[in-house]
Amino acid sequence: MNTAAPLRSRKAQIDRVATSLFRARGFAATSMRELATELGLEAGSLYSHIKSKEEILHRVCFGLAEEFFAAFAAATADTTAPIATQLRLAIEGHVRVLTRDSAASTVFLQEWRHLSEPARTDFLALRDRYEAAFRALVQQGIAAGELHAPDAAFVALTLLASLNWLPAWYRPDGKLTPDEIAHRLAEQLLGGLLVKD
Amino acid sequence: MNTAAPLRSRKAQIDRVATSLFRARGFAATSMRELATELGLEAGSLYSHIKSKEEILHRVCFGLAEEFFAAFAAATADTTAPIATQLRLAIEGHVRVLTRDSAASTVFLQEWRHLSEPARTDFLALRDRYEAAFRALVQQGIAAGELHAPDAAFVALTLLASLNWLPAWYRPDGKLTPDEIAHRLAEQLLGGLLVKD
DNA sequence: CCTACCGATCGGTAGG
DNA sequence: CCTACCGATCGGTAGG
Repeated sequence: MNTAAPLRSRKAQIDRVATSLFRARGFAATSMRELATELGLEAGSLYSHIKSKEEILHRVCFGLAEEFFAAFAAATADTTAPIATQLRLAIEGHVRVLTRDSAASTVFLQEWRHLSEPARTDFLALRDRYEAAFRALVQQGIAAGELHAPDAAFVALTLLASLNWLPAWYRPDGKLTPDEIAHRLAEQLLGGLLVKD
Repeated sequence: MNTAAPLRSRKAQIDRVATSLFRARGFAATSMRELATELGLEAGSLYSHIKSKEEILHRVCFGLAEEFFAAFAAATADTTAPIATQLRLAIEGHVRVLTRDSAASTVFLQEWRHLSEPARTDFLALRDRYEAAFRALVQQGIAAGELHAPDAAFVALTLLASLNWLPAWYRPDGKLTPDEIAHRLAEQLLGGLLVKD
C-alpha cells in the first residue's frame, strides 16, 4: 500500500545518479546498464521508474531552467531598487543555483543538445529568454546612468559566460562558500561597469 | 604514383567534416557511418585514411592546444612591453584562434573528455599549463602595479571563461570581424582591471 | 525488481 | 575505396 513514497525517492535517486554520470561521461556515452549497476539493480528494472533515458535529461534541464528563472525573479522583485543592486542579486542568485547542484548545472549547460525535438527547441527558447532578461537589466542600468558599457549584449554574454564556467572549477569543499564566491564574482564583474561618483 | 597529396587532403577533409559533426552532435553521438555518408563513401573506407574515431578527436584537441600556445608565445614575446599590452595581445591571439575554426574550438573545449587515457590526462595538463600562463601574466600585472585585482586566479578564470564562450555565439558572417570582437572583448575585460592614472 | 530477450546500431576488420 | 561481416553493446520491452 505504502508504495508512493519509496517510488518517488527511487526515481529521485535515479535522477541524481544519472545526472552525475551524465556530467562525468556525457549523456550519449552513459549507458543505462552503467546507471543500473551504480544503483545496484538490473538495466530493465530502471523502466519501472522512468520512461526513457531522455526523460531524465529532460527533467534535469527543465528543472534547472525553472530554478534560474525563479532566482532571477526574486532578485528583481523590488523594481524600486537600483539596477546595480538588482544585477548584483541576480548574479548571486545565478551562482547559488549553479553551486547548489553543480552536476545538474553542468548537464544543463552542456548536455541539453541531446534533447530531441521539440524539447530541444523549447529549451533553447527558455535559455534565450533568460539571457534576454539579463541583457535587459544591463540595458536599464546603462539607460539609468548606473552602468557604463558600450554594448549591453556583450556585457550580458561575458557576464553569463564567466558565471557558467563556475561548475567546471567549483568544489563544494573549497575554501570559499558559494555566497562568498557569488559576492566576489559580482564585485569583479561589476567593478569595471559601475559608474564612479 | 601521385597518391601522397590526395591522401593527405582526404584525411584533412575527414578531420574537417568529423569536427563539424562532433560539434553538432557530440563525439559519442556521432557515428562513423554518418561521417562516411557525409563524405560520400562507405563506413569501412574511412579506415584506409584514419586509424580510429578517437584519432580524429586527438588530432583536433592537441592541434588546437598547439595553436593556443603559439599565439600566447607570440603575444608575450616582447617581455619589455607593459604587461597590460601583453595581456591584451594574448586575449586577441586567443580570440583569433577561437574564431579561425570555431567548430574545432568547440570540440577542443567540450569533447576532450572523450579522449581515453593517457591522452586525456596529457590534454588536461596542457590546459592547466595554459591557464597558469594567463594567471601568471595577470599576477605580474598586479605586481607591477598595472592592474588592480584582489585575486589573479579569479581574474584569469573569468577572463578565459568569457573568451571561451565565444565559439557558442560567434558567426563568421556577423557584423563584427574577429579582430573587432577581440578588441572589444579586451577593452571590456581589461576595463575594470586597469589602474587609472 | 528480475530474467530473458528484441532489433538496431556501434567501431572496426578482412580481403579484395 | 567497396562488400561483407565481426563481436559488442545499445535502449527498451514482455512477462512474471
